[in-house]
Amino acid sequence: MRFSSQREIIREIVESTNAHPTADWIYTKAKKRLPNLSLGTVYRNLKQLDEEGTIKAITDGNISRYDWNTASHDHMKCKVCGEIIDVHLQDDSIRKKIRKNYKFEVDDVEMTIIGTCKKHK
Amino acid sequence: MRFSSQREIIREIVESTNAHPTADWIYTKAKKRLPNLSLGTVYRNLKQLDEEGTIKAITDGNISRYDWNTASHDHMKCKVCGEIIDVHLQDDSIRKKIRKNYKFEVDDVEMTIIGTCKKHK
DNA sequence: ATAATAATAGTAATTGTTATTATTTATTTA
DNA sequence: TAAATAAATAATAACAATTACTATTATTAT
Repeated sequence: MRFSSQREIIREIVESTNAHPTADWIYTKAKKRLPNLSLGTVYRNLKQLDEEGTIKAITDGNISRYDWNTASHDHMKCKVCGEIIDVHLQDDSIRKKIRKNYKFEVDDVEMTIIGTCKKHK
Repeated sequence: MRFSSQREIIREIVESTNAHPTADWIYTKAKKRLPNLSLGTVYRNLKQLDEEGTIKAITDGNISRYDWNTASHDHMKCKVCGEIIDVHLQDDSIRKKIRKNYKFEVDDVEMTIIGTCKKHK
Protein backbone atom coordinates (compact mmCIF):
# COMPACT_ATOMS: atom_id res chain seq x y z
CA MET A 1 0.00 0.00 0.00
CA ARG A 2 1.58 3.28 -0.99
CA PHE A 3 1.41 6.64 0.73
CA SER A 4 -1.58 8.94 0.44
CA SER A 5 -2.16 12.14 2.35
CA GLN A 6 -5.88 11.41 2.41
CA ARG A 7 -5.25 8.18 4.28
CA GLU A 8 -2.89 9.89 6.73
CA ILE A 9 -5.47 12.52 7.58
CA ILE A 10 -8.23 9.95 7.94
CA ARG A 11 -6.03 7.94 10.31
CA GLU A 12 -5.18 11.04 12.35
CA ILE A 13 -8.84 11.89 12.75
CA VAL A 14 -9.76 8.40 13.92
CA GLU A 15 -6.86 8.51 16.36
CA SER A 16 -7.93 11.90 17.69
CA THR A 17 -11.15 10.82 19.36
CA ASN A 18 -12.62 8.24 21.71
CA ALA A 19 -16.07 8.79 20.27
CA HIS A 20 -16.02 5.83 17.81
CA PRO A 21 -16.84 8.03 14.82
CA THR A 22 -18.82 7.05 11.74
CA ALA A 23 -17.48 7.33 8.19
CA ASP A 24 -19.61 10.38 7.64
CA TRP A 25 -18.33 12.17 10.74
CA ILE A 26 -14.77 11.46 9.67
CA TYR A 27 -15.58 12.68 6.17
CA THR A 28 -16.99 15.97 7.45
CA LYS A 29 -13.91 16.56 9.62
CA ALA A 30 -11.41 15.59 6.93
CA LYS A 31 -13.18 17.71 4.32
CA LYS A 32 -12.10 20.82 6.23
CA ARG A 33 -8.50 19.94 5.54
CA LEU A 34 -9.04 18.40 2.09
CA PRO A 35 -11.91 20.28 0.48
CA ASN A 36 -12.31 17.95 -2.46
CA LEU A 37 -12.08 14.73 -0.58
CA SER A 38 -14.79 12.31 -1.50
CA LEU A 39 -16.77 10.00 0.74
CA GLY A 40 -15.79 6.91 -1.22
CA THR A 41 -12.15 7.67 -0.43
CA VAL A 42 -12.99 7.75 3.26
CA TYR A 43 -14.74 4.38 3.11
CA ARG A 44 -11.97 2.81 1.03
CA ASN A 45 -9.24 4.00 3.37
CA LEU A 46 -11.10 3.06 6.54
CA LYS A 47 -11.45 -0.44 5.12
CA GLN A 48 -7.74 -0.58 4.29
CA LEU A 49 -6.72 0.70 7.72
CA ASP A 50 -9.00 -1.88 9.31
CA GLU A 51 -7.58 -4.67 7.16
CA GLU A 52 -3.99 -3.80 7.99
CA GLY A 53 -4.92 -3.64 11.67
CA THR A 54 -4.22 0.05 12.22
CA ILE A 55 -7.77 0.73 13.34
CA LYS A 56 -10.76 -1.47 14.14
CA ALA A 57 -14.18 -1.32 12.55
CA ILE A 58 -16.99 -1.90 15.01
CA THR A 59 -20.66 -2.35 14.40
CA ASP A 60 -23.26 -0.19 16.12
CA GLY A 61 -26.79 -1.25 15.36
CA ASN A 62 -26.60 -1.35 11.63
CA ILE A 63 -23.87 1.17 11.01
CA SER A 64 -20.08 1.06 11.09
CA ARG A 65 -17.96 3.00 13.51
CA TYR A 66 -14.20 3.11 13.77
CA ASP A 67 -11.98 2.73 16.80
CA TRP A 68 -8.28 3.64 16.99
CA ASN A 69 -7.94 1.26 19.92
CA THR A 70 -7.16 -2.12 18.43
CA ALA A 71 -6.44 -3.76 21.77
CA SER A 72 -9.10 -6.16 23.03
CA HIS A 73 -11.77 -4.29 24.92
CA ASP A 74 -15.53 -4.00 25.23
CA HIS A 75 -18.17 -1.30 24.84
CA MET A 76 -21.06 -0.02 26.86
CA LYS A 77 -23.70 1.68 24.73
CA CYS A 78 -26.23 4.08 26.22
CA LYS A 79 -29.59 3.66 24.56
CA VAL A 80 -30.57 7.22 25.54
CA CYS A 81 -27.66 9.28 24.20
CA GLY A 82 -26.04 6.69 21.96
CA GLU A 83 -22.64 7.19 23.54
CA ILE A 84 -20.25 4.26 23.34
CA ILE A 85 -17.97 3.95 26.33
CA ASP A 86 -14.80 1.84 26.34
CA VAL A 87 -14.56 -0.68 29.11
CA HIS A 88 -12.61 -3.81 29.87
CA LEU A 89 -14.78 -6.67 31.10
CA GLN A 90 -13.42 -9.80 29.48
CA ASP A 91 -10.99 -12.02 31.18
CA ASP A 92 -9.70 -15.12 29.44
CA SER A 93 -12.30 -17.36 31.05
CA ILE A 94 -14.47 -16.86 27.96
CA ARG A 95 -11.80 -17.98 25.52
CA LYS A 96 -10.91 -20.84 27.84
CA LYS A 97 -14.52 -21.95 28.02
CA ILE A 98 -14.81 -22.00 24.23
CA ARG A 99 -11.54 -23.86 23.79
CA LYS A 100 -12.73 -26.43 26.30
CA ASN A 101 -16.26 -26.97 25.08
CA TYR A 102 -16.38 -26.20 21.36
CA LYS A 103 -14.27 -26.92 18.33
CA PHE A 104 -14.21 -23.25 17.42
CA GLU A 105 -11.12 -21.16 16.78
CA VAL A 106 -11.54 -17.69 18.30
CA ASP A 107 -10.22 -14.59 16.54
CA ASP A 108 -12.08 -11.95 18.44
CA VAL A 109 -14.64 -11.48 21.20
CA GLU A 110 -17.06 -8.62 20.60
CA MET A 111 -19.04 -7.58 23.61
CA THR A 112 -21.44 -4.66 23.89
CA ILE A 113 -23.38 -3.82 27.00
CA ILE A 114 -26.66 -2.10 26.18
CA GLY A 115 -28.16 0.09 28.87
CA THR A 116 -28.28 3.55 30.37
CA CYS A 117 -25.21 5.60 31.20
CA LYS A 118 -24.76 7.52 34.43
CA LYS A 119 -25.80 10.81 32.81
CA HIS A 120 -29.22 9.45 31.85
CA LYS A 121 -30.43 7.14 34.58
CA MET B 1 -52.00 -5.20 18.59
CA ARG B 2 -54.64 -7.08 16.69
CA PHE B 3 -54.42 -10.38 14.89
CA SER B 4 -52.94 -10.70 11.43
CA SER B 5 -52.23 -13.91 9.56
CA GLN B 6 -49.14 -12.34 8.03
CA ARG B 7 -47.67 -11.76 11.48
CA GLU B 8 -48.54 -15.30 12.58
CA ILE B 9 -46.75 -16.79 9.60
CA ILE B 10 -43.73 -14.54 10.06
CA ARG B 11 -43.51 -15.59 13.69
CA GLU B 12 -43.84 -19.27 12.81
CA ILE B 13 -41.02 -18.97 10.30
CA VAL B 14 -38.70 -17.28 12.77
CA GLU B 15 -39.55 -19.95 15.33
CA SER B 16 -38.89 -22.74 12.84
CA THR B 17 -35.14 -22.24 12.49
CA ASN B 18 -31.96 -21.80 14.49
CA ALA B 19 -30.27 -20.08 11.57
CA HIS B 20 -30.95 -16.48 12.71
CA PRO B 21 -32.64 -15.52 9.44
CA THR B 22 -32.61 -12.13 7.75
CA ALA B 23 -35.77 -10.21 6.85
CA ASP B 24 -35.27 -11.14 3.24
CA TRP B 25 -34.96 -14.86 3.94
CA ILE B 26 -38.15 -14.72 6.02
CA TYR B 27 -39.87 -12.79 3.24
CA THR B 28 -38.94 -15.40 0.60
CA LYS B 29 -40.19 -18.22 2.81
CA ALA B 30 -43.39 -16.47 3.81
CA LYS B 31 -44.13 -15.48 0.21
CA LYS B 32 -44.69 -19.15 -0.64
CA ARG B 33 -47.64 -19.19 1.74
CA LEU B 34 -48.78 -15.61 1.13
CA PRO B 35 -48.02 -14.81 -2.50
CA ASN B 36 -48.77 -11.12 -2.26
CA LEU B 37 -47.00 -10.43 0.96
CA SER B 38 -44.78 -7.38 0.80
CA LEU B 39 -41.35 -6.88 2.26
CA GLY B 40 -42.41 -3.82 4.24
CA THR B 41 -44.96 -5.98 6.05
CA VAL B 42 -42.19 -8.37 7.03
CA TYR B 43 -40.03 -5.57 8.42
CA ARG B 44 -42.94 -3.97 10.26
CA ASN B 45 -44.00 -7.21 11.88
CA LEU B 46 -40.48 -8.24 12.82
CA LYS B 47 -40.10 -4.91 14.55
CA GLN B 48 -43.38 -5.36 16.40
CA LEU B 49 -42.53 -8.90 17.46
CA ASP B 50 -39.15 -7.66 18.69
CA GLU B 51 -40.73 -4.78 20.60
CA GLU B 52 -43.24 -7.00 22.34
CA GLY B 53 -40.44 -9.42 23.23
CA THR B 54 -41.65 -12.39 21.20
CA ILE B 55 -38.45 -12.53 19.16
CA LYS B 56 -35.11 -10.77 19.39
CA ALA B 57 -33.43 -8.72 16.69
CA ILE B 58 -29.69 -9.23 16.52
CA THR B 59 -27.08 -7.42 14.51
CA ASP B 60 -24.68 -9.27 12.22
CA GLY B 61 -22.10 -7.02 10.68
CA ASN B 62 -24.39 -4.36 9.38
CA ILE B 63 -27.54 -6.33 8.82
CA SER B 64 -30.38 -7.42 11.05
CA ARG B 65 -31.15 -11.02 11.86
CA TYR B 66 -33.91 -12.42 14.01
CA ASP B 67 -33.78 -14.98 16.78
CA TRP B 68 -36.77 -16.81 18.30
CA ASN B 69 -34.68 -17.46 21.41
CA THR B 70 -35.21 -14.45 23.65
CA ALA B 71 -33.37 -15.97 26.61
CA SER B 72 -29.95 -14.49 27.33
CA HIS B 73 -27.31 -16.24 25.26
CA ASP B 74 -24.32 -15.52 23.05
CA HIS B 75 -23.29 -16.22 19.48
CA MET B 76 -20.26 -17.64 17.73
CA LYS B 77 -19.94 -16.47 14.15
CA CYS B 78 -17.82 -18.34 11.62
CA LYS B 79 -16.08 -15.91 9.32
CA VAL B 80 -15.77 -18.61 6.63
CA CYS B 81 -19.34 -19.83 6.26
CA GLY B 82 -21.14 -17.06 8.12
CA GLU B 83 -22.99 -19.48 10.33
CA ILE B 84 -24.11 -18.14 13.71
CA ILE B 85 -24.07 -20.73 16.45
CA ASP B 86 -25.89 -20.30 19.76
CA VAL B 87 -23.78 -20.68 22.84
CA HIS B 88 -23.96 -19.79 26.50
CA LEU B 89 -20.81 -18.15 27.80
CA GLN B 90 -21.90 -15.37 30.11
CA ASP B 91 -22.17 -15.83 33.78
CA ASP B 92 -23.27 -12.95 36.00
CA SER B 93 -19.69 -11.90 36.76
CA ILE B 94 -19.94 -9.43 33.87
CA ARG B 95 -23.06 -7.74 35.17
CA LYS B 96 -21.59 -7.78 38.66
CA LYS B 97 -18.40 -6.17 37.47
CA ILE B 98 -20.31 -3.38 35.76
CA ARG B 99 -22.53 -2.79 38.78
CA LYS B 100 -19.46 -2.58 40.97
CA ASN B 101 -17.27 -0.36 38.80
CA TYR B 102 -19.51 1.81 36.65
CA LYS B 103 -22.66 3.81 37.12
CA PHE B 104 -24.29 2.10 34.17
CA GLU B 105 -27.63 0.34 34.18
CA VAL B 106 -27.46 -2.85 32.12
CA ASP B 107 -30.37 -4.00 29.95
CA ASP B 108 -28.62 -6.53 27.80
CA VAL B 109 -25.20 -8.04 27.17
CA GLU B 110 -24.50 -8.80 23.51
CA MET B 111 -21.54 -11.04 22.91
CA THR B 112 -20.38 -12.45 19.59
CA ILE B 113 -17.34 -14.61 19.18
CA ILE B 114 -15.78 -14.21 15.75
CA GLY B 115 -13.69 -17.09 14.45
CA THR B 116 -13.73 -20.33 12.54
CA CYS B 117 -16.20 -23.14 13.17
CA LYS B 118 -15.22 -26.80 13.38
CA LYS B 119 -16.28 -27.46 9.79
CA HIS B 120 -13.82 -24.90 8.43
CA LYS B 121 -10.68 -24.99 10.51
C1' DA C 1 12.69 12.17 -15.99
C1' DT C 2 9.68 8.38 -17.40
C1' DA C 3 6.78 4.52 -17.08
C1' DA C 4 3.85 1.77 -14.43
C1' DT C 5 0.14 1.59 -11.57
C1' DA C 6 -2.19 2.58 -7.07
C1' DA C 7 -5.19 6.08 -5.29
C1' DT C 8 -8.33 9.74 -6.14
C1' DA C 9 -12.68 12.66 -7.14
C1' DG C 10 -16.91 12.55 -8.89
C1' DT C 11 -20.68 10.05 -9.78
C1' DA C 12 -23.79 6.22 -10.33
C1' DA C 13 -25.44 2.00 -8.50
C1' DT C 14 -26.70 -1.20 -4.84
C1' DT C 15 -28.44 -2.82 -0.51
C1' DG C 16 -31.02 -2.87 3.63
C1' DT C 17 -34.60 -0.48 5.69
C1' DT C 18 -38.36 2.91 6.55
C1' DA C 19 -42.18 5.97 5.06
C1' DT C 20 -46.41 6.95 2.39
C1' DT C 21 -50.98 6.02 0.85
C1' DA C 22 -55.01 4.02 -0.92
C1' DT C 23 -57.27 -0.24 0.13
C1' DT C 24 -58.43 -4.26 2.89
C1' DT C 25 -59.47 -6.60 7.14
C1' DA C 26 -60.18 -7.41 12.09
C1' DT C 27 -62.60 -5.76 15.81
C1' DT C 28 -66.11 -2.91 18.14
C1' DT C 29 -70.52 -1.02 18.54
C1' DA C 30 -75.24 -0.41 17.61
C1' DT D 1 -75.90 -9.14 11.90
C1' DA D 2 -74.59 -4.89 9.85
C1' DA D 3 -72.34 -0.63 9.95
C1' DA D 4 -68.58 2.13 11.92
C1' DT D 5 -63.76 2.19 13.41
C1' DA D 6 -59.22 1.99 13.03
C1' DA D 7 -55.24 -1.17 12.56
C1' DA D 8 -52.79 -3.77 9.08
C1' DT D 9 -51.79 -4.45 4.35
C1' DA D 10 -49.68 -4.27 -0.60
C1' DA D 11 -47.45 -1.54 -3.57
C1' DT D 12 -44.40 1.74 -4.19
C1' DA D 13 -41.39 5.54 -3.28
C1' DA D 14 -37.86 7.42 -0.39
C1' DC D 15 -33.90 7.02 2.30
C1' DA D 16 -29.29 6.17 4.33
C1' DA D 17 -25.10 3.62 4.37
C1' DT D 18 -22.00 1.61 1.50
C1' DT D 19 -19.79 -0.05 -2.77
C1' DA D 20 -18.64 0.12 -7.76
C1' DC D 21 -17.11 2.53 -11.87
C1' DT D 22 -14.12 5.48 -14.59
C1' DA D 23 -11.31 9.08 -16.20
C1' DT D 24 -7.66 11.69 -13.99
C1' DT D 25 -3.83 12.45 -10.63
C1' DA D 26 -0.01 11.20 -7.64
C1' DT D 27 3.46 8.03 -5.83
C1' DT D 28 7.16 5.06 -6.53
C1' DA D 29 10.58 2.11 -9.03
C1' DT D 30 13.59 2.34 -12.81
